Amino acid sequence: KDKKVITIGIVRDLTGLSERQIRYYEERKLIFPERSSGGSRKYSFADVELLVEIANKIEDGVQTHEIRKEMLRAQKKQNQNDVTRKMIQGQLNAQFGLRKGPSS
Amino acid sequence: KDKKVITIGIVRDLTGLSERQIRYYEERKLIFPERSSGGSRKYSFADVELLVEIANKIEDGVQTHEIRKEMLRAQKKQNQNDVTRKMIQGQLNAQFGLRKGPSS
DNA sequence: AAACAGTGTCAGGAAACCTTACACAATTGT
DNA sequence: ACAATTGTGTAAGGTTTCCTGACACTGTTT
Repeated sequence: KDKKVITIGIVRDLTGLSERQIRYYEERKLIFPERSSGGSRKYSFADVELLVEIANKIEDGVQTHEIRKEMLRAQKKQNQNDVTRKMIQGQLNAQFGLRKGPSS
Repeated sequence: KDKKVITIGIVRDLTGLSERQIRYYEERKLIFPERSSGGSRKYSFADVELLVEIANKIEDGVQTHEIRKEMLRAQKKQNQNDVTRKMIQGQLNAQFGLRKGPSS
């Protein structure tokens, strides 16, 4: 689902957006395709879904600038969650976890 | 998962097969990509997995001809299951199902 | 021995993709 | 009011990717 395997033409067909729009949203740092060795963009299904969300917001008059801020906020929250989870995991390991060496 | 959105170059990278091989297996009717309006092949993730299975069998010395027969057998069984399910569904509908018209 | 299977490789051509640039209406900022 | 920015279309010129068809070659099957 996160593997980047879809070319821009297919993304165009899947989303109904123009290639111009898709590239522009990348320029505005809303989406981050990978590149083939030759330079062609490659997107994931998650990217396609994100693009649809972006397109909806833009239709609602939200600017790419605002959308980017929203995304950063959302991602920050996500990172915070990750950190929290890892800290808790670390605590659990410290209390009850197995050592790395053989526990003979 | 069954949406045909992957081009042959990506499939090559994902499977490690050569494009020649991928096209040949299609010629032998083991795989059925869709085509873009311009004629480019488009594969699904399911296709990619199937290709890997095919490649494994061929490495084991099984011929495409045999692989095709296996696939037909497997698919026949699947179809039979589908038919059975539909028949049972039909029976249930006949016994207890709603009519098509308004059930006033 | 003849036919077939599986794969590599090459050639010529078409489709798909890339970047850059100009244009232009609509919106935003000063 | 005016300048700057946003979002999108479109065109040119160039590179990458994909297509089909053909020839070659090594094994395997008939």
